[in-house]
Amino acid sequence: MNIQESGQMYLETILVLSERGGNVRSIDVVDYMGFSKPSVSRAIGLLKSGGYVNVDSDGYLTLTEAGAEIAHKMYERHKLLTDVLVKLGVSEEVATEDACRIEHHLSDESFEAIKKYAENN
Amino acid sequence: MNIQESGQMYLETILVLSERGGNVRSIDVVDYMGFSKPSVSRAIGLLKSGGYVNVDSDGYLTLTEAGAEIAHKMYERHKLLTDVLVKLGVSEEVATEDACRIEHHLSDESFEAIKKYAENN
DNA sequence: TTGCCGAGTTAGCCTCTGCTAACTTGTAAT
DNA sequence: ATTACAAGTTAGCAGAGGCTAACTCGGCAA
Repeated sequence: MNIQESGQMYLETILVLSERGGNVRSIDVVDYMGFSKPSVSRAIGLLKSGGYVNVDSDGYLTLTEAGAEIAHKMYERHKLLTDVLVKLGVSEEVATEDACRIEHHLSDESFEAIKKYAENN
Repeated sequence: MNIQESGQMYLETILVLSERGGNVRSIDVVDYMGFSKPSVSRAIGLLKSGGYVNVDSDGYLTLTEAGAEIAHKMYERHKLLTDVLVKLGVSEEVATEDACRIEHHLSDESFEAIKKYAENN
């Protein structure tokens, strides 16, 4: 199973919600992302069968090692890109939105270069 | 008709090919983008009916005003983003690839901020 | 004239990822 | 015990945007 952009978003969302504290269920993902329950249900099912998410008997979601790796990578990108854009003068809101879309389309090489830039500014 | 990312890519390609000199046909777009003839044929048809591209009786493609506006916007983004990434230490090839994907996902606000940064560096 | 080749189109398939409608199931309140 | 609601699933649709197979059509060479 190949993780697409949407899969990355779901994983990142699960990470963010779990860092907010408490257990994460599909319905929390629904509320956070604004997608319908069936859309989330299917996406979680795919991520589960791909080995990126575990769903326990109470419906609580946890990231597997593979899932967490992707989620953290995306989350790091999200935060850093938002930061950089804000430092360049972009509003918080727009910076977050743009970071959210761009984070999936950046090569490691470019991201590392941007990160290095951010560290020196 | 709403222009999607793929539509922006086609328009930008037509612009690039026409700047290379000579007339542009669908087959040139096929060769440049690497998609199949039917895929390009349909895409051009959609852009035509959306008023972004004109196709003359010989099959030569030209951008309408609306099409040219989008194409130039994307092309400007492409060049500037590539430039910025290269200046940050990314290889030409990767910078071009990343710019190509990111250019469609950036708000005007963020792009202008990046542009301003580029002008002072 | 015949035959081929290049350009383009048509028909139809596939995947991804959203959606609604409607169902199941478990828990909590009356 | 019944009712009601919240969470999740199933079935099936839509649209974007790739693809192949197979067709049309015009021009050029033998």
